Amino acid sequence: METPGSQSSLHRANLERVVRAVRLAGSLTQAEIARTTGLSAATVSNIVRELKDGGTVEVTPTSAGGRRARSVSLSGDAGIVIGVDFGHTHLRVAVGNLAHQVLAEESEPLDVDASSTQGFDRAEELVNRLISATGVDRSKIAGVGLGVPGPIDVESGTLGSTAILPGWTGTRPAEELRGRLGVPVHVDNDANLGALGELVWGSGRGVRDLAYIKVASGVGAGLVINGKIYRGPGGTAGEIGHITLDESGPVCRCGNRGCLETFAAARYVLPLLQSSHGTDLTMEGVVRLARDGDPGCRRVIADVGRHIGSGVANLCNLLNPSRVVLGGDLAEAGELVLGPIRESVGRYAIPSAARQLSVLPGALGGRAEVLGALALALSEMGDSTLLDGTLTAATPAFT
Amino acid sequence: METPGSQSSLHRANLERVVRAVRLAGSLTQAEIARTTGLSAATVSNIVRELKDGGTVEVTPTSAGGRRARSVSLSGDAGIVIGVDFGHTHLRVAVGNLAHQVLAEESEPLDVDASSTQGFDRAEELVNRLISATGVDRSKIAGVGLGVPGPIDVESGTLGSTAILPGWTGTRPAEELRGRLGVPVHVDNDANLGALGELVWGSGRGVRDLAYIKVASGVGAGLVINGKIYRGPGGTAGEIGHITLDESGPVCRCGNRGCLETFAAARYVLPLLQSSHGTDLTMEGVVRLARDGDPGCRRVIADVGRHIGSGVANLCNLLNPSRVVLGGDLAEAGELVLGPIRESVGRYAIPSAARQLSVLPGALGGRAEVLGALALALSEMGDSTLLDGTLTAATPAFT
DNA sequence: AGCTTAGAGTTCACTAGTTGGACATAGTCG
DNA sequence: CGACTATGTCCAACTAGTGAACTCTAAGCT
Repeated sequence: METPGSQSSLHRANLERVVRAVRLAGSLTQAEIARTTGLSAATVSNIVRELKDGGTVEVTPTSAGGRRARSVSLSGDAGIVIGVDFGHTHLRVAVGNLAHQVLAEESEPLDVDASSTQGFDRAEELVNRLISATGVDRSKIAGVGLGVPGPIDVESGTLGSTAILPGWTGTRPAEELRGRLGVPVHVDNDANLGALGELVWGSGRGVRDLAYIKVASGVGAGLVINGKIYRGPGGTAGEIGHITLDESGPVCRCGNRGCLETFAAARYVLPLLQSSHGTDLTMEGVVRLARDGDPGCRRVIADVGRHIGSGVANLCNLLNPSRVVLGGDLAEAGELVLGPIRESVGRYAIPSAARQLSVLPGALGGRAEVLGALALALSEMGDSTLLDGTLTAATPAFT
Repeated sequence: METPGSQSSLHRANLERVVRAVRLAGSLTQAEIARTTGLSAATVSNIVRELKDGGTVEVTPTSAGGRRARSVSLSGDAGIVIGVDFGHTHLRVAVGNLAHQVLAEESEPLDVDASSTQGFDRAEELVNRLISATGVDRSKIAGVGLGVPGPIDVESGTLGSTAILPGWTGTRPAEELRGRLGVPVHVDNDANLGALGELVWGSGRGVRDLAYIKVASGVGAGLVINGKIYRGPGGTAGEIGHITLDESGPVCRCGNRGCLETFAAARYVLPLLQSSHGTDLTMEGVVRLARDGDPGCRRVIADVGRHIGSGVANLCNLLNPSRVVLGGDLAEAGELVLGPIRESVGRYAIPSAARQLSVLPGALGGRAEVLGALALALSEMGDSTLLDGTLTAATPAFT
């Protein structure tokens, strides 16, 4: 059973192969499964029977040219996964099934000053609400992915000290949620999950190497290398916000000077506009004004873009990803920010690396992180098909 | 046979499992193989017989507590691999066997202005000489790894335009060598191979994420991520030499200003010392003088270190590798350059990323690239054990 | 309508391959 | 010298995949 190298392990691998093929195609007849997996028709016949008996798969008759074929598809209620994303101002939950379909999704505001207990209470509540809304049995939950807006040690599950949500430092969100929901919970930080979300279902589809750059109150990046989230041995990879652009630039909250963040993050950029545009401006507001033509806001956004571009150029020289996806509030600015980024990359990156780079806005907007959390849950439960990801049917959001 | 998911594929996997176990341990009895692989004793018995008949493995009696055990080890002449490294001033060849032992190694000077044909002639000659010196049959060559000092498109095998060896641009070295030796040849650039060499047999042992930085006439890096060389989709990853340190710095050969290379590479640094130390100074000479106490040279090396450190800090923030290995001539300077690098990293990298980084000099010196080429040949022939690398016995170099 | 055809799925006997258990082997220890 | 013990081998049982023969069923043709 447990021994690798035995027939039963081979059998298991073949089961997975079939499930994978079915999931990728949505639905397949047995003959098609045999062709795509390379297994013989007889084997497929056995495996499909086994999967059907186990409830993982549904079989419906189809008409074809010859004998009535049986269309095999993943049964919708074989299991569900849940994605939970804590932002600094919101809480977002999505429920999906094993066929990579989003069944329900909802978000609600979250008070920055809320205690972690309150936060988890709200999350638990929302999860329960969505589950009952979809009418799926609770026992079908296969796993939960959880995103938190701060550095988290994935091994120990402990939230780092610079968390954006004050008072959450040192908590262990995954354990907390597992305690409440009674199912395995996997955490990661929001930038990594955003990267995963865009990779599987957004602007990163079809690519194996991607950097997701999220500009909000800070600047962070999630890296996908060879189709997998890359966290680095210490879990701190992707800190693009703190690469040095100007050794004698402004002092950053990290203690250094001239970090990218000091030229691009909301907390440093918004003050530039306060004297002319008032003090309670948000990044969202700046983007809106810029789109409406406000020259000051346009200038600020262009400058931010240029600086991000310098950072991306460094990233590009070092890693040579094929795609950079811009997320966060700033992505809404579209070409106003992407243009300067591309220009800067073109100037500072070596040509051969820049040539194959495409810089795109995220396709999922604020949903990237929850969907990434879903993807995390799927991948942690052994779903190896995510890379070829197809989010077959995004369902009407509830709220 | 070819179908994945069949019993024969399982058998093949089990064969590999056994070979792997034996290689890692050097030699094992069948009972030990059974324990480490998790296969049953009966299976191991069959597999060992098969391997012995095939000549991959040798069996010698050992005394033990009970029945006389049979010690299984890879037969030395099961196959050999060859590493070839073209430097800008030298040609280096190594011959190794499948048990990860270096059987012979030799290097000779290579004229920078030599035509590519001359170069390949010399390489062929040297390979033949080493093979006959080791007395192994030519038919046992399982593969060749080839290193070239310039950007090479690993897919097409074509050498890029900025090659350091003039006149080699556009040649396809792997094909050239395959034509002469009649065996599969795999190319990569020297930085990547250096990284691989140090990873498997040098300062990178036991680590999964490493950056090998080679400072010579230019500055390049080879990246190992998750135990594999990372080339990036375009094959240009690791261009640390051209990340921007100072937007208004000196003009670099790449067309930008203030690239790391302009502060660290021999071609830019040596001129600084020409007025005081004469015009035919080499990097090697500078290092020697610095070690002897020459203050000017010390200062220059320290400055170079500081700048490299800035680059490494960026690398560290983005990738968070657990180890950075310094190679090339400059590495000989030891603490004179490593100290400033570490200091700079400490200053410019975010603390959590810098904390787990160790910056080490390469352990293999100029051999890193050839040994990396050996490792490349081994890995390309399906040797998946390299990560746990053990260079069991380095043999007396010939020359 | 009846016949043919062709693709789909199933059954079955066969084969490859692993495994547990029985067994032979050969050394040490008392 | 006998008991003990760990090793390797053999064999029968078992697991799982496969080709070939077979059954089904819809569509196309006469």
